[in-house]
Amino acid sequence: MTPKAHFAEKLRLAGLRPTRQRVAIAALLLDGRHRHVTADSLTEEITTAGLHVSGGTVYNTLNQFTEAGLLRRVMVHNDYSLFDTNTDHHHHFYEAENDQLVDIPHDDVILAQLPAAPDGHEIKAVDVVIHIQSKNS
Amino acid sequence: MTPKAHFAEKLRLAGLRPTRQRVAIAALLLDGRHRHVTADSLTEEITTAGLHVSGGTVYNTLNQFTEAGLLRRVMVHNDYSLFDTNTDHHHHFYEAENDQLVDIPHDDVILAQLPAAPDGHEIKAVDVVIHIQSKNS
DNA sequence: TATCTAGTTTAAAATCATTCTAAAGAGCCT
DNA sequence: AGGCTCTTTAGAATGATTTTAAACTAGATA
Repeated sequence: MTPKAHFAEKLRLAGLRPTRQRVAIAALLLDGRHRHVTADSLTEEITTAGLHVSGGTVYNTLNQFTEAGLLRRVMVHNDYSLFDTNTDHHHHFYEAENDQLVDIPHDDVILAQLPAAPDGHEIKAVDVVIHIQSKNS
Repeated sequence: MTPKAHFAEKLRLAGLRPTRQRVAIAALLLDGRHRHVTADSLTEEITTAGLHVSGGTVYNTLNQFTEAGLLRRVMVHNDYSLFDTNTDHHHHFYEAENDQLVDIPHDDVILAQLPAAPDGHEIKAVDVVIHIQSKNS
């Protein structure tokens, strides 16, 4: 199976029509490498790959991939959206000084007790963000 | 001590010059009631109180109060900033459907194990956000 | 109390990420 | 190939937030 067909299939399984643009972005983001991207950094990658995808489509695609569970949105600040190519359950260190985000392996955080969800609700996800700062500041 | 003097003193202790606007906002936000506000909802409150504070100042004040530790910024989405008048260590339930934020008492979450901060760094805060959804959705 | 100065507030303009729009293009089913 | 719907596109629009430059004020000093 060609790489292109591989990603097209992945998109179909996720319920997304495999357009040229979505396949190209999937090839960049969904190859198994774990990293954090923004609309901006992704656009740069696309350009570096010698391709072009309009700004609106970059945003749409990131949102659709997230909706489909192919990406995960990470919430650490309100400046712009961050997406994680690692959709496994894991947590994050965040250093505001340098806007630096670092993954924490799932097992390094043990939540020994959680409250019950409010009536009529269920827990969808638990996000732990550990804010850090350099020691001499 | 008049309430005004009380809040002026509180601001001085936080290193903020007690201007008319800051005292007015402090009186609204720092009275001990725990709640979540946005720039918009605060502006509404100010108007309801028969006062006027310019938009820029509302934003500046929320940022300065947060910087001074009088408020806490809560990160659950990227649409606009949310501030918590409860600065004690506690966590949150967040229901995206209705953009609803609910406090979780500190003791209801037990973090039995945390990873060490990366070299040269120290932990400043640990935020736990439990994303919930209504059961029939 | 009058004066001074640095820090604040103001309304309006600017910024910037993100979304929307309407027209052109492309999967995909028959 | 034809057709229908979903996508993409460039550019305009949106909306929260920040910036600007001028007017104002808290607080210190004389």
